[in-house]
Amino acid sequence: MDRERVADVLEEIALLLDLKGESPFKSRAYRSAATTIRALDRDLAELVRTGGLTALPGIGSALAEKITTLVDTGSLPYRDRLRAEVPRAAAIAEFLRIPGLGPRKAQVLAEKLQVGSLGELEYACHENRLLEIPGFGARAQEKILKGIERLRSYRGRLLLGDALPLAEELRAALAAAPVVTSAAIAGAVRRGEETVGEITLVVESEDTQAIVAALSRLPRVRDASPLRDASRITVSLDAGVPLHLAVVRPEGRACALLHRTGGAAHLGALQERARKGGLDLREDGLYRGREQLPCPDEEAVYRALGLPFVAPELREGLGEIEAAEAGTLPDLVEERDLRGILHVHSTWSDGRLSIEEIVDRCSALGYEYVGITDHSQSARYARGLTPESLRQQQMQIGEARRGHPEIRVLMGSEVDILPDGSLDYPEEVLATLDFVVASVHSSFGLKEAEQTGRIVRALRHPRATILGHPTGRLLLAREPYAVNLEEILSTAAREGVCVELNANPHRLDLDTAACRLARSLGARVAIDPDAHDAAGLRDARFGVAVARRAGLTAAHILNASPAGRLDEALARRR
DNA sequence: GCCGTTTTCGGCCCGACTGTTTTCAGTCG
Repeated sequence: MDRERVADVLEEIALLLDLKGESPFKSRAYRSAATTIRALDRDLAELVRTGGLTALPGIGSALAEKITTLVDTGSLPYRDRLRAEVPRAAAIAEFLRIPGLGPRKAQVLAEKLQVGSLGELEYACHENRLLEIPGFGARAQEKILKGIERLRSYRGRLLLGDALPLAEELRAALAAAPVVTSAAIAGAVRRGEETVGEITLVVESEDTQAIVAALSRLPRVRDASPLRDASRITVSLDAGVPLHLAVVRPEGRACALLHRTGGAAHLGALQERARKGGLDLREDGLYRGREQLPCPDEEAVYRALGLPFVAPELREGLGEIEAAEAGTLPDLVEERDLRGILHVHSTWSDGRLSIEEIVDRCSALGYEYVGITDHSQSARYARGLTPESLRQQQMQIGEARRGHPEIRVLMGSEVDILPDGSLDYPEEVLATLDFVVASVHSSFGLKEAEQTGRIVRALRHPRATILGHPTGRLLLAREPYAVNLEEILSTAAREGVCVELNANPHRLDLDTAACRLARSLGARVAIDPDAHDAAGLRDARFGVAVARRAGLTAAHILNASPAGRLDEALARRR
């Protein structure tokens, strides 16, 4: 069993223990172990073999034994026993995704209403049956109904952060099959959409049957039997989205990739353009009459249509063809343009890497600088730093600086924007920092005018450098708080504060449209991983995808500035 | 269930908000 699956089981056990009413510290131990396993950047099976599990923080002999059983056998009797002891556990786990429902309330609902699925719970709400349950009222019922509706709209979608690695894994597995000449990622994943409902690959091969056979051997493929015709295969994946395969001959590869990448509006416009030029752009090739024009790659297709290559992230029918025609396509930012990262959490607050580990890894990743930003004092849940612990941390950062002359280590902080719009440290503390990421972590429920006013006030603070995750949304989980984004972005531009494109795949906040707005209003963007572990340090790529979709160039990005120019970029009006 | 200059037991992350209450449990970040 692989790392992710093991972590899922540990989390399931944590929930089952909560539902059984066992010590919350016990379930916390399982949750913490799940997080550790998920964030592992070594091979789990190898770690099990060498007996290194207990060296990991929070994993003792009992957890090591269970993890070993899971890796070796793929199952765990302890988990199965717990499942049998907790009725309706699967339904309760589903209910937990409804905002406002935790394990306690979810369990009460499942038991009192005798419901075993979201659909049944929804029906019970419509019958006003929640009103009879102590602790629930009309508002709770309404909120749950809204939550279920929202969950339904999330169903069958994956975060780009899950879909892209999955697509890469599937692509590599197919490319390694002897009957396959090449395999490429297409579809919404290639366009860098924030969430996707399918994974699409274009595979060059002469043998569709052999591909179906190869697919059926892949662990993530659930059902490889459906076969539509010789050139199209759709199978279901364990991740809950379909995998579409286009099987093509070499001469049809470029046009198939173009078609399967989309988007629909872009493709429609290209076909219209082809038609006007006496051509026919089809999925199997570009034709003049019955003659197929040679197009070895997508560049050649665009060239035949009189256009320069259009990056997949821009193919949304939002003016990119006109820009291509006029020669004004932007020189889109690339991951390698990022010279450093400025939003990283360490073990001083809720991160899992020490300062030394962060600096080591960022140096190995080739970054010129890294900004450490642990939480400020009001963020108690995240063990936010008091002024005194911040001072101690800065001494440790000083040591890391001396040990790593090759990378610049900045002392920052992710400072809470308090409900009144003030920052969570006094001026004399803020003055010791190289930069400040100011973020909202509380009072999400303010009315739009108040929330906007609160953030605007924080932006006017002369110590604010970057506005963290400006809308607070969590993709497929939590809607953004109510804010007037245009007012915030124009204030940021005016005040010289950068706005964050938080690259954590659960956030991607700002989103594509908001990044376009930021660009048009003149606000600079910081692509921040908001990393809490080793894997998180590599999340900037997802932010880069969003930035590219918004047409941003390196010049728009704060952390594309070289180290030597960073002070100037961070300085603002001080 | 983990951990230890608190070391084999007794701690372990906590304050604000919400909706339901009439004194607070549950949820959230």
